[in-house]
Amino acid sequence: MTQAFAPLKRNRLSDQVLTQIQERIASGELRSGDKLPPERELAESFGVSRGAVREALRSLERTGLVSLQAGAHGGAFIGQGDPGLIGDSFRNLYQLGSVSLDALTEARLWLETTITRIACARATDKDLAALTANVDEAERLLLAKRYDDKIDIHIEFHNLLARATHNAVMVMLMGALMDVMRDFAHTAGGERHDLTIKARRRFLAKLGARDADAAVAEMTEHLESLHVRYRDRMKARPQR
Amino acid sequence: MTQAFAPLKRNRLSDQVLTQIQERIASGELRSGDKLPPERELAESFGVSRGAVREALRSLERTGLVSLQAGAHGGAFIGQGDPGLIGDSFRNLYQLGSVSLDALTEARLWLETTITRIACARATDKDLAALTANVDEAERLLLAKRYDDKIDIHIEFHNLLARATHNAVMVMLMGALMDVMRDFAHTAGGERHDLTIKARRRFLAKLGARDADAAVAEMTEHLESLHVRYRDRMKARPQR
DNA sequence: TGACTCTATTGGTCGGACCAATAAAAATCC
DNA sequence: GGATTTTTATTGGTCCGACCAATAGAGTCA
Repeated sequence: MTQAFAPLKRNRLSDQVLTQIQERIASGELRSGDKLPPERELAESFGVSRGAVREALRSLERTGLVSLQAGAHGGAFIGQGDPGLIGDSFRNLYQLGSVSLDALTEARLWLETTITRIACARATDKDLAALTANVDEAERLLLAKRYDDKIDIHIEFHNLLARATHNAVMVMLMGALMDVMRDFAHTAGGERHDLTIKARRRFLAKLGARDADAAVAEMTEHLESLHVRYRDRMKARPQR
Repeated sequence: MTQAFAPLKRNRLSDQVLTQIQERIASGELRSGDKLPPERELAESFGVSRGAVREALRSLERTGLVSLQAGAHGGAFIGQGDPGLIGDSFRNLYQLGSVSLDALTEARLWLETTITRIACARATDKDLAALTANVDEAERLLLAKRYDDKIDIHIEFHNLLARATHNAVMVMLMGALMDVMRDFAHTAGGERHDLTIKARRRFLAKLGARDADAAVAEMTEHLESLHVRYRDRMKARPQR
């Protein structure tokens, strides 16, 4: 059968510049902290205009691969990547309609279940202390009626829990999903009751006792009620 | 205590253009398929040069938010995002040393465990058929001694399994991790034995029987041996 | 010595020109 | 009249050359 040929993107010069620099990073030739030649030199050695080089550099900057700084000893420095981009990608995919709220919250529930189990096994006293401090802070904000400020603290709870797995990738994955969740939470508005706080204290007790099944049960129950709430609220404010 | 202030990025005009367009997308004012005014018009209405607008548009293009096409009725069209960017982000973070191989494979193991459990409950006959076909194809390539071609088929197995969860976000998360794994696999080279294939047939049998615990056990065993193998190989070729 | 100024380097922006791709409109041919 | 070819207007892609803005180091002066 006739195969569907590759889309065959136009060969933009700026893309070729971008690709070549990317390859040097991938091959390890360019490493974090290294400095690229000035734009004018790059333009000359690539045999293209400065504008083309700039477009490439700006694209690289956007993906956290390089950071540009002006000035005498400035230039384009190889960066360390940007974990936040993962969350940005999801947010974009959601905003543009490529993923649904249901899929997001479902995946988040599964991920959080896993995280809870791992955290149960690995959380240190320091982790538990950080989680407790987070709930205390949330309670303080609730009493101060700063409901919207409370949202970010509540979100941070999940990131702290992910951190208790002591796995950087898991922290990033959870962080990405929570980035999107943050939008929902702010749209829905901050809760005015202390049910979440009470649930979290119960959860932390289970976690401290290393009772994974009980902790997961507590978490699941809370998240599922939250899912229903978000779904109702977002349905009331269609964004498309 | 004195808070660490925000890094305070310079206010580049091209960034402001980028931000404004992004905001219109986030607010829902610009939706997938819409067309932006031509660069020249944008430049005029923003009161900046065409170059500044171009840089912004190229950045947006890189993140899949818009796609640019030349020609009479061309222009900048709002896209649908690019799921591949999540994988790219991880690859960059790994290449730049912000995440370790251990963290990646560990997270991957956890994710895959979850996926196996969900797939056990949700996989349709069609999903199972696709997985079986994938293993058949791998076996065919093995017999043909096309070991390197086999790698991509083996990678695809995991993506197919993720697809069996019928959750788009899970597919993306798994796809992102497998993007990075693909690099490892190609560096390590294709296996010349059929242990993986046999293990997969056993796995599929468990999956078809909806025996989640057995399927997870099979998967875990396989992945852990793989992890050891990658770690040894990558240690032999330090990339930094 | 110390604070200030100058200067060279490098990213950021501009404007205007031309090329390349593309689709609609116009002209041409059968 | 209809199909085909040519023209043309629109729009992204590139280039050039100039100037501005930030910055670190050298040089200067009290």
